[in-house]
Amino acid sequence: MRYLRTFELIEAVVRAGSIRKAAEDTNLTASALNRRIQGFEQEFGWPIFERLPRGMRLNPAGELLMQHIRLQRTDLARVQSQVADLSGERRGHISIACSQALLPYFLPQQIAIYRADHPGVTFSVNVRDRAQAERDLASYSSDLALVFEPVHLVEFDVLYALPQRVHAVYPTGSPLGETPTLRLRDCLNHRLVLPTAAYGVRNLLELAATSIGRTLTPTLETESFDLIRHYVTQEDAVGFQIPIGLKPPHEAGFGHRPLAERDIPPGQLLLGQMKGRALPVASSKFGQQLVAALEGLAAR
Amino acid sequence: MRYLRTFELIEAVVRAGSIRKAAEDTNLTASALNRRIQGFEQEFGWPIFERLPRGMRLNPAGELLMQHIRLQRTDLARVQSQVADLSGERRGHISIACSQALLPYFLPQQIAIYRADHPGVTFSVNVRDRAQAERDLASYSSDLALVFEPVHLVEFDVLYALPQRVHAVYPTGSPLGETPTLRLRDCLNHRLVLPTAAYGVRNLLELAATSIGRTLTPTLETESFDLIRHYVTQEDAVGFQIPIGLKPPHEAGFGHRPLAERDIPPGQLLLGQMKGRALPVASSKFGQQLVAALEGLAAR
DNA sequence: TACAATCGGTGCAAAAAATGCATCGGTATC
DNA sequence: GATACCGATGCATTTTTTGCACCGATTGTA
Repeated sequence: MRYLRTFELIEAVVRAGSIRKAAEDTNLTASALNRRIQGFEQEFGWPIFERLPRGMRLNPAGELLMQHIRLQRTDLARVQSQVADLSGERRGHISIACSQALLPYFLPQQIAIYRADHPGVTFSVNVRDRAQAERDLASYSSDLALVFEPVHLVEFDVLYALPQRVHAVYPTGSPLGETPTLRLRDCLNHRLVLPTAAYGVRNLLELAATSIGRTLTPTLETESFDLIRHYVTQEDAVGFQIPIGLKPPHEAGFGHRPLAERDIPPGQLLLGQMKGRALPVASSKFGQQLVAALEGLAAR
Repeated sequence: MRYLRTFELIEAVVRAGSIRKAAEDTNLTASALNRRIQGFEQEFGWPIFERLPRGMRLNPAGELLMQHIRLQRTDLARVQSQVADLSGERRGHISIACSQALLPYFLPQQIAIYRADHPGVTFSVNVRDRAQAERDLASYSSDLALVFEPVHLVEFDVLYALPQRVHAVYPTGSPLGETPTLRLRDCLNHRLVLPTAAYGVRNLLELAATSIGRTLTPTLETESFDLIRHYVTQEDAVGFQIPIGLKPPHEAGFGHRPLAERDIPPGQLLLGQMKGRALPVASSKFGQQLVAALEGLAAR
């Protein structure tokens, strides 16, 4: 869009850090670019860049403006998506920020289902921890977030909340699979493989451990849920995950079962979007599909 | 803003209904304007106007685009207001859609208080009935709405709700002022001066009358609350208002008192904004002041 | 201390875009 | 059938944007 050109140029300068570098990226002369920036600042009423000896950096006013630019761009995309929709075109792009647990089974399946009906729609899936996912929504870099136990919940409209009990993951044949119910204290006597503090499962575990006067001393701490699953079979350790990321035990190649609810309360897997934002048609419909799918899981 | 020029022109065409008329309004030639519209449609990817023999009208895509244009404009205003604020300038403009009852005392007082601290801030106050006020918020033509008993409440974030009992207004010395409590049935035996159906007071009265098997047959029906107040003293009639628009009886020059709550439940005076919208700094602060003022009224 | 490498900013001419004018074809209105 | 609008378009003109050459300032380095 021609009339958005100035915004594109501003973004290029922000990215490149200097007018001259940005000029190369945008196939313009430094002088032309320089004058567009100056012209915009004049119209806008305030400078939006700090002039440093080594280049340009956004000042606070510029940061505020960048929010506007991002909103502007995504809202235009929304309108175009809606217009395409009323022309019967069914195209669009959906971007999702999600926890790792959704990657192995849930999301691939849901995306395939959606694309079967709407082959013109493309997806981007970004793995984000709980805090980052929310930032992604706020900066309009994701349309939807599907995360376990998010932190802030301001600026977050919850579309659906699915309770998820924390499951212990252990090698087939482990004594942990034998007891009538699985208690946290039994797990703590094994070697522990835990996700890092950024993750909701770890958070719930820490709280639960503290409340029974224990501390968590993991043998292995990792950001990869895959590694957790695979490691427990290597060294007779116990890991923790939420069931949406796990096959049923008889297919999984390792054992897993929920911890007793009195030890550790279920967390919530939340599907949400940025508060008050009108999503593009495709994202909104996919959101509805996810809600239906999550309702199905809850009913089971 | 230069880069918004195309949007201004589109809006001018929408308002004028034809390119040629819009061209006069915008000091352009019809041909130049025509080509800008065509150019935009080309970039946008779809036509946004229907070409009729007598002029131009927005098509559905155009309607969607107009939403974007309005959001874009007000969000830019918000950014500029925030930038002005961080430059310590304390300027801005606040637009309010409100019920008539707020005009005589409440709003003038609140605006004066605010402007005493922030003389650079200007106001626009638009009298709107309950449905229109909400449309104003949705189209970004007002920042805040202060209305009695709004209709939809979708797209509406309630900042504060003040219960308001319906008061009967009657001439000084009327027998209505004598009874221990004021019953609706007593009022209905007098000549009635009522607001039109668009107003919340009328709505509450209709419901209450129906529930005691009576109907309302007004002598005078009007959209002017002022007229209601002044007419009751002319012909020994009874009118109805909410107290926020009334002086205390001993100063008012006429009598008024609340109707019994068992006859007619209190309505709500709602202060709100459009759902999820980030208001400009000035509007947001004025909103906070109004909340505080309304809390003060509720405590009395 | 001298020098090269950056940086943003500016005067001026060339290139590109927007505009105005004249005019066309079409459609309601009377 | 005359008139009055309407949007669209070719072409000359005006306005805006861009590129080129160059300035002064700052930083890092030999």
